[in-house]
Amino acid sequence: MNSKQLEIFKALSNKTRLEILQWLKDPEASFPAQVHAGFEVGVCVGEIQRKAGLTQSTVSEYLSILQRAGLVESTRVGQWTYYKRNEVAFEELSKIIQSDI
Amino acid sequence: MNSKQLEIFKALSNKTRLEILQWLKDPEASFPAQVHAGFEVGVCVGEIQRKAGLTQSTVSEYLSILQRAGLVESTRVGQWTYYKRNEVAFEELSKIIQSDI
DNA sequence: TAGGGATATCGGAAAAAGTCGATATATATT
DNA sequence: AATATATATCGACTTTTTCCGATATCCCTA
Repeated sequence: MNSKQLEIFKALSNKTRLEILQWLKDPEASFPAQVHAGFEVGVCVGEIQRKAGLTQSTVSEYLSILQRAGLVESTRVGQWTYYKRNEVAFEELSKIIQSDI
Repeated sequence: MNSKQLEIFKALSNKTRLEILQWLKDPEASFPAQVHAGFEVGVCVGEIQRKAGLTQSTVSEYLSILQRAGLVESTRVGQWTYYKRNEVAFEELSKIIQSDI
């Protein structure tokens, strides 16, 4: 049994994490403009945290769950960590559901 | 809003439930021949339970979780309940991942 | 209509996930 | 070097999920 798939579905089994993924689909529409970097690199943890309305530690943890599942990737720029979607992972997941699951 | 999606991902967040879905993809290959009905109607709870190696109550519960998520459907025939995959749900899920998530 | 087999439901113990506040670490600025 | 800011990690507590045994329900046949 494929434990990677299981990890992906667990990562998707949370309302806030699903919301974060949707926000990251269109950062311009979902977040205020970023001063220190464009949205190409992603959105910084602080902005995601403000929008989610949960504590910093919880959102940081959620982002690393999404990252371990391969659904997002992060880039450190200075003191900020920017997270963005890994679209390839979603395409693969879509195919997995059509063939594997 | 996306609570149906959440329910689906929760249903998929369990090793045994994922296995059951895969067994149901090819019942002929996964289960012994059924005496009281062909595999078109699905596979009865008892066979799934034996293969899963968990208790009857747990497997019954798992099947109803999958059913509430819309991933399987059941047919009662006499004293048996047969479960089969709802392939439409998987096609829809695949599309949801391409567009919604 | 009684008994037996298949499935569903209930109640609970243990494990996992959710969530927080406190603290550690990394980086930037002065 | 000291301080400030952003993020990550830790420890604890609460909620949810997992999985079981016991029991109820449904349906068949004698």
